[in-house]
Amino acid sequence: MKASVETDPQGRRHALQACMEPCAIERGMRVLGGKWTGSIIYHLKDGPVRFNDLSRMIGGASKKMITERLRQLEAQGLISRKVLDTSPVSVHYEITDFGRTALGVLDQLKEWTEGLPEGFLDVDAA
Amino acid sequence: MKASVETDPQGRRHALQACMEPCAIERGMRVLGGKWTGSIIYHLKDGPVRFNDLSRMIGGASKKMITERLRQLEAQGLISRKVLDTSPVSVHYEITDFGRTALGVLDQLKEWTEGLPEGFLDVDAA
DNA sequence: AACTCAGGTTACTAATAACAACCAGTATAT
DNA sequence: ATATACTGGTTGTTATTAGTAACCTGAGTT
Repeated sequence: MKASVETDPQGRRHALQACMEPCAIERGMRVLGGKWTGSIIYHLKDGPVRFNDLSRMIGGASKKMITERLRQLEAQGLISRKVLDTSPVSVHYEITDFGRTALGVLDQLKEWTEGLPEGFLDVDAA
Repeated sequence: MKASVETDPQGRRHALQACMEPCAIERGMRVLGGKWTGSIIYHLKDGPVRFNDLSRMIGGASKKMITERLRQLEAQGLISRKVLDTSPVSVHYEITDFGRTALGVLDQLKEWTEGLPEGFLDVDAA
């Protein structure tokens, strides 16, 4: 992230170290920043949660979104999916050790957000 | 974030403390998680940067995206825009004190991302 | 029979992000 | 004098993503 811009002897401006492949911040956001992604990981931090329970906890997201995010997170190895042999079957999602490494970022984001001024960006309705 | 799900005497499951209005993680992501938003803030941390230079530094984003994000961040008070009386006019963007409060989160995100396994989520091309 | 629960899918629409091309105006290079 | 690069954007159009509500199979309860 040493990106800078310099002017050459002819007066043309060039970027040095431009972030052509999206830089760290951007790549990180693509993992954790998807809508509901952070919330899902965060809700799994205290132990495994079942699909419909997760869906109930994250009131604003539809089952479709939850499914998509869970599949993505599973593919990336941040969470794991386990089908339990109950009747009817239940499926639970658990954060992996790798997934836990992301909790620091999320915790800090949460703290920052909670310190925001009252009514900062009041999303109209949920 | 004490969301939990309980089963009542009749066996029906209810969510307690569901995050109906998007919870902190989600609200925070809506401020910092927009595409390129984090990168822009991060690139301003060492001092004011001019529009086209910013655009050069963040190679993957189009001017349109840069403009949109800058406007949004300005409206939220995270950055400020100043038109300089040069010829031709130049415009520079600077992070505000408020904006600086977000750098902690971004720093940690950057560190986390940099610790990711090689080739984790190789975005095809930029 | 009529519900609820489980864990999702399907079909469709709205919002975002994407690029490439363009614009007015100024300054420098050929 | 003409062509080019610079300034900071805007316009038009097309992918990609997010969004909802309705629906599905199968098991258990009332």
